[in-house]
Amino acid sequence: MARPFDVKTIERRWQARWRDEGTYEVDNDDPRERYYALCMYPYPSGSAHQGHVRIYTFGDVVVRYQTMLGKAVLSPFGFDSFGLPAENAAIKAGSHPRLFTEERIVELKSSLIRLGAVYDWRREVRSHDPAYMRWSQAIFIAFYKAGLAYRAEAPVNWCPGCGTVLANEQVLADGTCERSGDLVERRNLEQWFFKITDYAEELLSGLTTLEWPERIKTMQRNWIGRSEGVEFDLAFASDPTKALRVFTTRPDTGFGVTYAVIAPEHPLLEELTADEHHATVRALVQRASKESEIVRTASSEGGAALEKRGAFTGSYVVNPFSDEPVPVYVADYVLGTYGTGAIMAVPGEDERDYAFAEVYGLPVVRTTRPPEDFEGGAYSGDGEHINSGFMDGHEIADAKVLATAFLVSKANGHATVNYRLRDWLVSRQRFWGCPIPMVYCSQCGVVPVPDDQLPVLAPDDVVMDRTGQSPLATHEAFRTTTCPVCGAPAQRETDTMDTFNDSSWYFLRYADPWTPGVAFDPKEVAKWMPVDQYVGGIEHAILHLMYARFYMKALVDIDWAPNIAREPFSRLFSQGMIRLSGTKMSKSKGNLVAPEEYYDTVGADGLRLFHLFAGPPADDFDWTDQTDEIIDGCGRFLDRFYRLAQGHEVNYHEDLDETDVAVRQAVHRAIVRVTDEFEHWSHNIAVAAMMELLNTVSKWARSEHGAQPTVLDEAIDTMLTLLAPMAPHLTAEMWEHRHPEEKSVHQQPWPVADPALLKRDTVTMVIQINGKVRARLQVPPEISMADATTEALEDAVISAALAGVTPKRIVSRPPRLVNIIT
RNA sequence: GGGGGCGUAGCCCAAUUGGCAGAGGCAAGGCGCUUAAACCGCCUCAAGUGAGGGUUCGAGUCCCUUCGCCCCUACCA
Repeated sequence: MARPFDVKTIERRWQARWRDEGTYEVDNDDPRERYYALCMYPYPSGSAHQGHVRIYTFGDVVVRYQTMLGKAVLSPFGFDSFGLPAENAAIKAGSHPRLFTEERIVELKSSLIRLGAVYDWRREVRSHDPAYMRWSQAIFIAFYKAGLAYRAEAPVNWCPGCGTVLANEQVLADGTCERSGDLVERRNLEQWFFKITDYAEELLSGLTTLEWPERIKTMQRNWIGRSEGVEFDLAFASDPTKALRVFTTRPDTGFGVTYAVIAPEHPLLEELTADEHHATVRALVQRASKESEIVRTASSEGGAALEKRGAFTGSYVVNPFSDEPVPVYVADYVLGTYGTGAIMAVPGEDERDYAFAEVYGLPVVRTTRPPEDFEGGAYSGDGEHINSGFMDGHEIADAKVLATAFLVSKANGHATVNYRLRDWLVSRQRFWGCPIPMVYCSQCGVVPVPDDQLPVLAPDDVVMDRTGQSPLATHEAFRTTTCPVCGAPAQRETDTMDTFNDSSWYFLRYADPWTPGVAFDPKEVAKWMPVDQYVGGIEHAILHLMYARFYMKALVDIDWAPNIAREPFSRLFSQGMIRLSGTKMSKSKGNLVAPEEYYDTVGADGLRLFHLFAGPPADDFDWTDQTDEIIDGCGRFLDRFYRLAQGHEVNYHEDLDETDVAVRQAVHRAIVRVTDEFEHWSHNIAVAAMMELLNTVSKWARSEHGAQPTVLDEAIDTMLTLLAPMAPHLTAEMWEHRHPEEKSVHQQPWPVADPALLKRDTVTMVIQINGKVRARLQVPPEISMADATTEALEDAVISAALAGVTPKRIVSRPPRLVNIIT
């Protein structure tokens, strides 16, 4: 591609200048209005791919645009540098994950610099930096001391491929590991948890205050899964002093309870199991205990399989509504970790209960009258209650109130709320993560590592095999220590933290990585938080964004973070994915298109423009055979603009005339359009508006009549400022040529449109007869309804078409149209 | 099974939020420039909005039905 300028030289030159002059470094005492622009920090996987280019281009446009608006923009960067891929790669290569990771960081950083993305690199954060780990660990200890971290034995998802436990969030719907694809097993292990469930209600209610995509808020709401209901006792038929406690969201269906179900891991199961049923119950419990929750709750199995999934215990409990005894079953479709781990089963109104009842021949009692035409088993819709004693005739809402009161008085009941959200399992049995800073002493129990001994760092000579235990546990010198309290021999915790911990507070560290003795100074953090604009991928809709919200709230509550923002990210934008023939473009799929090849042809500016132009930023983009041609087109646009600015084939005239005014109007309308589209994340239209403007200006300037020089200068300078956030190198270069004595285009104020030039003298008004366009009139934009009607009727074409017919009705919508109905 | 999104020229996408279906780009074709080609410049081409129905003076936009594709989620009592 022959270009009118040397793209490589220009881009490298400006990148060096931004770095050397610290153009986008910003201090915490900057007097300007503050703006915190943040892109999710990447896992360093090597050179940037198009997905990186896309997100960091959007982010960079925000930074440069907000800067031109006169704000002090905090634009930090860092690397989420702990994680499995580095560890696996190191195992394979026989090297150390640190070496591997740091090489990848150098690669990624250099390709982002070549993209022209600008950051305050003084604030760079790397998860694996001991200076950062020290505080990740201090936060862990602070959470522990605040009662937010606890250790418990729990059934966990164990991935045999990764040799570690996984969070529920890392297990796919089919029960396989999201990373290795192996079938996840269930194991009971002692693990560390964070009490994110303490914040369930706030994590839910806080969503309403956030300017986030509705889709992501919905996903978080579903993940939290709030249900209102009643907890109450089902007394043992054999012994009324004992009871099975259950939770239901449908207490109103109580008269339809024909059996109860208890989870395989429920503590009362043993007691409820009659001797002759022990064998079948034990078999079921054993089978369930091996499967992950995800597999257990996978719904695809039919009736035949259900038979293996439940068993009668031989015991009965009493339905408090009917006072009838009902059988107690154990079944794996009831989870020990939700609600009370036991349910009242209502096959008439619950599909799962119905399916189970069918298999086991249990009775079905309807308590809600289904519609006449209802066919099928369970009916969960609203309707008049039947077979329900004191609730008969009431609909669900009323009946729930009555049933709740009944259970409160009769069955030790109380209204309660349950959440699907579970506490966050943070232990990982891997090497390349932040060690959990705890010591186990046989005398003193669990003891946090003292502050002056942080960070706890892993030694370098650890064998990272896959024996299924933590690599650190195999390192004797690391594992054995002395108790910080009593000095007796003790053992270190050898698990590391889930890497989502690192990404849950990095944005706070960015705001103040400098104050000694603290993770960050709340006073400094208060100057920037909350983040004004967060940009990142949809894949983090639940995990990272939920955990970071939890950390923020918890850090405020332990007085580490300022009590000004309990929500870390005010606005969130989630860009679409790049796909290649329908699948996500990713390194693991090996279908990357490297940006480097474009840096030498259309340049970073051309590639950036393409990503902005390619389609709505929120939508996925399909990379196809045609994509290179679109990218070339973006490069051509820059070339045309450059030539115009050089005066190539431009003609001139002296005196201002109406063609010049028309161009000025186009320029000022473009200011409004580009500004609006930036605000609404419609960069594709902003670029289109710039292309349109260039077409207009270019045609005018290259016509025989030519351009008025002052107007042409205004047009080109305005276009340079509007384009500056999108194509920062070339615009900076061109601006410097035109205004060598002035500050860089990136330090120019964002242009403001002159209202007088936005005003149109006339607009086209459409005259329709019965909805068909018959005439177009030029009218003043402020024309009244009456005048619009009059002008329409007086139009020659219209009056001829009407031919004396009196209109039935005239719809006048000035200045857009008049519709005459005959 | 539940939730969400998207179907507009050959392709990617706009459409003042209910008011003339076309802003921009790609591709294709033509002309000019050129010894020729590339580049460059100018011009042209094309859909009635997946299908059907409804509301309305008026529907790409709102409602219902239906088809196709994509994403998320999945026994949470």
